[in-house]
Amino acid sequence: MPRTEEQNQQIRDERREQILQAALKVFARKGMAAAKISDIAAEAGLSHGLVYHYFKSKEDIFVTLVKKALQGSSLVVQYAQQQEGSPLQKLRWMTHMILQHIAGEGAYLFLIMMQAFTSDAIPEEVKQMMDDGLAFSAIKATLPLIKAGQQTGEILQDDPEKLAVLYYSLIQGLAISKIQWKNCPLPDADMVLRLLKAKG
Amino acid sequence: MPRTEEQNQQIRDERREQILQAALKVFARKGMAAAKISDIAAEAGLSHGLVYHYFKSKEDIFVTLVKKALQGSSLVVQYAQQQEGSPLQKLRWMTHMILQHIAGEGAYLFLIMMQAFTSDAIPEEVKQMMDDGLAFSAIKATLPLIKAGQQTGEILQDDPEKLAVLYYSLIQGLAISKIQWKNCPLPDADMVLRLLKAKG
DNA sequence: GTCTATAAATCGATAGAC
DNA sequence: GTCTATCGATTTATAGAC
Repeated sequence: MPRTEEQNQQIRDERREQILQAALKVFARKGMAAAKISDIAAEAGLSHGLVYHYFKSKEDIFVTLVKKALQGSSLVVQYAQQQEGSPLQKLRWMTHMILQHIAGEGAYLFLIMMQAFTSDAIPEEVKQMMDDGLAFSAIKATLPLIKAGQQTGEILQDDPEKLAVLYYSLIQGLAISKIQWKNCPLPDADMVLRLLKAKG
Repeated sequence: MPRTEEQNQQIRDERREQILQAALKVFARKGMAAAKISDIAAEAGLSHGLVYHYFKSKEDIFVTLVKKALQGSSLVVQYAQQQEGSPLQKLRWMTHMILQHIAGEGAYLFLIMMQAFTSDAIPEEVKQMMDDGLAFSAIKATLPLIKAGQQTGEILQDDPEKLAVLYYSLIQGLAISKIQWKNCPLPDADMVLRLLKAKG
């Protein structure tokens, strides 16, 4: 007997997610350009033809993943700002969330974003998305927190932009380290925030 | 009248360096896989045929660059250990050197090394080189310094491996940030070392 | 919905003219 | 020493069978 439309829909959703999950790993490990559609298909355990049934192109898959990463990224910053407490406490909360993310599968998403940002091999549409939605939005959203923390004296008196770069560089570097080394020991939030905290 | 052998040799050296310089930029911006030999040729201002006259393959160029990066990297660590002063002073000297490097064209070399480490798209031969020669050697060379610093009380009492990861993550992240943003403000050595220093 | 076979395009690498 | 023309292999993307 034939499948109902609902069952079909469920299968489609599953496959789509399955492909995205596989693509995330492959992209992170090989880079957008080196990743072959057949690699993704193999990782997902299905034929390469089927991948094209669910996504228009390799680029389409990549863009979908970047959007996903952007959403998560901007959400964390948003929540952090709504958190209770001093600027430093908000930063600590955010840092904790990010580190937790990196410890899991989230490190892959960081690498994807980095690739999208660093590499000329990435289409212009995606780069545009980055400028609007993400890392800049994230780093810019952190700036107010840093400045506020400086006013309360919790955070080091120094060029806020320099501090923000320092902070995000460390986060980015940790995500990369996590991927480079199998069981790389990750620090806790306070460890990271030593970079920003005023002596006290 | 014909060129002398010396003149020819000089031309060859120039071209080789010219190609390497161009390849460094292209690889760093596009990644090893996405970088086309024609991109490198264009950046160097000569035909793609000529590139193959000077290098056996694209991989050959990449390997040459990685070796160059490795040499520089291991030299810095070596010099740092020979430096006078306390462990922390040695670390400060090394950090200063690395930051200076990143501020210049050295950031590209960092990206190349990172690619060679992170990406499965890179041939096994190169990966082997990494394990022997480099980042591990660098991070392992830093461990003794950190441990010594802990004994003198200059450095935070915590898992030395965790501290080493923290340190190199930040360095790596800064190199990336430097490439991502045109005029990204870089910190000084003491800023970076706040991560490791004991409260004082 | 899923697979295999195939078309079309791209790019690394070589050969040969100048 | 340098360039242009070309081969061969790989890969994206599609068409059609089941």
